[in-house]
Amino acid sequence: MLNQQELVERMREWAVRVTPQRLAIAEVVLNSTDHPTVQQIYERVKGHFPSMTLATIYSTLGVLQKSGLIQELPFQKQSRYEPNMEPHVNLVCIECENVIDADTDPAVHDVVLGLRKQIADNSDFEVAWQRVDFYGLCPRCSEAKKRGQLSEV
Amino acid sequence: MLNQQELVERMREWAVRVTPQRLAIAEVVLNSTDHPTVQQIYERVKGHFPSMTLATIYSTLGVLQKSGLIQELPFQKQSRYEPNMEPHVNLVCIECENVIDADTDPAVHDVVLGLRKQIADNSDFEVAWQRVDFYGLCPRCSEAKKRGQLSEV
DNA sequence: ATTGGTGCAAATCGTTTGCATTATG
DNA sequence: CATAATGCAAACGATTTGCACCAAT
Repeated sequence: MLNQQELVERMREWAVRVTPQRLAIAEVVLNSTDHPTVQQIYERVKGHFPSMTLATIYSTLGVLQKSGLIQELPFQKQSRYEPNMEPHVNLVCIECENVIDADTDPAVHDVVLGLRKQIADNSDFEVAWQRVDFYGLCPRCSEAKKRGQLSEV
Repeated sequence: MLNQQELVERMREWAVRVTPQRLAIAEVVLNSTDHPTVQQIYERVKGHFPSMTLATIYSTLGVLQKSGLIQELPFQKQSRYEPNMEPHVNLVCIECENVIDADTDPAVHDVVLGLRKQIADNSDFEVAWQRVDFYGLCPRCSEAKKRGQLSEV
């Protein structure tokens, strides 16, 4: 999505220092589509930085969030991180807990933007960003559940 | 919203036992509009049940959620509880952390329902419920911030 | 040379769990 | 009466914090 050059430029705007660790973490999150958890980010980065700890990852994610590059998505058990700041819909499977962006029909983007405008016009609330999650069963888990029912108990 | 009689009926459908504690907790959450935290629920209930503990509240909230009467809304620091299961938009102030339902223009309900239909028609994902949060500054905090700027550093 | 970042360990705190006692159906 | 719920205390685990050492500017 964002090449390393652009990334460095974006980082210089806000983070006082650009470190290789931060670059690696930013690259992993910004190029992900599965809304990784801190653990997952850790696993994807530790190949390059075996000494890196979770504290550094948490710290960097905080910086990325403040800079507006990513969004923390708190869930029941732990947070996930969203690199797609465009208005969109997340599909959250309540069975396997995977989170994906809803198939990006451009209309969805516009509908969410429209909702946002509607709020802006009808209240004094200043919207900065939004989170739209649809919870349910992904096709895979839905299937599994149906099959499971037949043999249950 | 729901009187005690109806509440008992709803509870009989799912919870094996209807206890006074559960009734009190359910009543507090279902009649709230401020998306209370567990602590807030605790404070609102302990007048009637001084011996009640957080464990009981967590347990009851779990039952209410499984029954489809409420929805847990995880946030960064702690969860809040949403008694409004109708499609709607929450306005979350990033300053004071208050959460309110967006002014209930009926159009908003329909737009969210429309989004939901759009997802249903274009994927095999089975949506069960949704969460739509808009983050930003409430009028009060927005004002405070503007005033604050003038005297800042 | 300064200042902020990383890595490590300890602390925090919301939430969960185990179990004895109590109350519902 | 049988069984599930409550209350209490301990356990858990994600996230945060403090600090010494190291690196970016």
